[in-house]
Amino acid sequence: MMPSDRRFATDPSTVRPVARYEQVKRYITDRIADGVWHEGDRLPSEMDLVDALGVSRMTVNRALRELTGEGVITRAQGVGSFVAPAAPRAELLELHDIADEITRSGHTHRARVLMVSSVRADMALAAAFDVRPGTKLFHSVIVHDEDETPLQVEERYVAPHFLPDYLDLDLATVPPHRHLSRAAPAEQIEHVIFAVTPCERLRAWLDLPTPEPCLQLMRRTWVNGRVVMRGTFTSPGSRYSIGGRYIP
Amino acid sequence: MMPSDRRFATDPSTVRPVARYEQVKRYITDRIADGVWHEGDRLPSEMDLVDALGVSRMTVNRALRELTGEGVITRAQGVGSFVAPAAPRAELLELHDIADEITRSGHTHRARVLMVSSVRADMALAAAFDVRPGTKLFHSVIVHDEDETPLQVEERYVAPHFLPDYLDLDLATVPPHRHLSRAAPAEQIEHVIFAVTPCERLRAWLDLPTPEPCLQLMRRTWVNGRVVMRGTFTSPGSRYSIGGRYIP
DNA sequence: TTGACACAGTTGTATATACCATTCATTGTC
DNA sequence: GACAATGAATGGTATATACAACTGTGTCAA
Repeated sequence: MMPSDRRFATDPSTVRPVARYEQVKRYITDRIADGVWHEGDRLPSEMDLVDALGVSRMTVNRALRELTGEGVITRAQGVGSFVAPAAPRAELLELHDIADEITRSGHTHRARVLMVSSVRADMALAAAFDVRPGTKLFHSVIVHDEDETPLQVEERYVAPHFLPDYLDLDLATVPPHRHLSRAAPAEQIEHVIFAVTPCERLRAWLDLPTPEPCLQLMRRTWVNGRVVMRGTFTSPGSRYSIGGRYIP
Repeated sequence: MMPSDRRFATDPSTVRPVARYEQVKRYITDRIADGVWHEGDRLPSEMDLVDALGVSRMTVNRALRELTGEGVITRAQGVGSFVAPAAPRAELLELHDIADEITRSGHTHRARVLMVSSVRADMALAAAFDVRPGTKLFHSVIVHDEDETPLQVEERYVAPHFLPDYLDLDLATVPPHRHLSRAAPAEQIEHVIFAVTPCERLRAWLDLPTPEPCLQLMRRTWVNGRVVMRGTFTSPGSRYSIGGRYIP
């Protein structure tokens, strides 16, 4: 058989790091992102994709099914698959971009990257990531200033398999969460909010002369059922609050 | 073949409204909900489930894969499948019923009504309600105990025109929010979360010997475009956190 | 014209099979 | 005792096949 027309032909001599259904998903999302297929457009049928990409229908089906779950496409039995309308995701907490928050309120924002390193998970981290203690994790600490005053310490741990080049990124200009959501959309997000007395380290970073109650938001995000990021966002209670308004 | 031992055997004479992989998912989640399998417990292997349920491995695999994406279980190649840690219960921006939360986590709850009175709005209150200072408002303070330990102080101001008989209600048995939502559903809700050092009054109510960071949730609800309630919920940071998990 | 019907095309699900990757316990070797 | 090799168990993926369910269209007959 001539495999030349097969897009994703198996080649035993090379590694196959990415699953084929992932490649099919990428094939679809790339064409949507590039504007080849527009919102509402009809996608090729499963059989068309089977012929075009040289994979089995079950593989195409899985790719399209997952894209449906991610809201990228919609499907209708007996009709076809279509590019879903680009719905802005209503985020529960608009805390994603502290830089935005600061600049939008008329202040100047500055991000200072204090640490970027690779660490070994202790017991607590291992529990948070559901891995064994000692597992390698990436670690970063960024302080966000509002008009030269520290407003928030952003401390993140990232699973290396999820973002292997995390240590090489320029986190000062492009915030971590943008890298993370580019790599893959989170399928599950957990928020927990605490009130804490900051440890010495945090007090120094936040430039707090006296121990002051701090708001601490811990966020974990899941991809493929595995925790890929744990972020701890700490702000002095006197300078920051978390708020939201919604209509039931 | 004898289908008697097959759990989900096909029967052409009956409708099959639910897909088999959904039945398998249900089988798993039911056993977790019923406490047959606990957090961290190992699930039967895919092959075990194949034998037990009489479905193919691909069907079991799809069920377990989707449960992984939903955060119900975690899986590890070469090891097995396990019940995932439970997500924090309270939804971040939902109305949470502190009594429910306490009893559902296996503790005993008690509500102590400390104050119920009519007051005049000061500047801050007037601003919160968007009324003139001096306007009459109803005021209540309730302490919620978890196993005899104060867990939260609930302080509310209610617009009299909204609940004229607020002062006569039995707030110890029927919590205020139930009266409020019965009167009319909120059309808009605002939440703001602070970290504060409790004032003397709050420290006494919460039985805090030393000043400790406290989580403070302020909620305002609107009906017919007017603020009808402002609630302040204060909990010691060491005893309480606000959390939620959601799937985008 | 209208309704009934058949049919092709599409997605949804189920199965058997196969092979790969990872993990862990066991066994053997030095 | 330490280390390496082996193998079983488990999950991860890919495929071919089959049938079911649904939709839209076209055809045919009354």
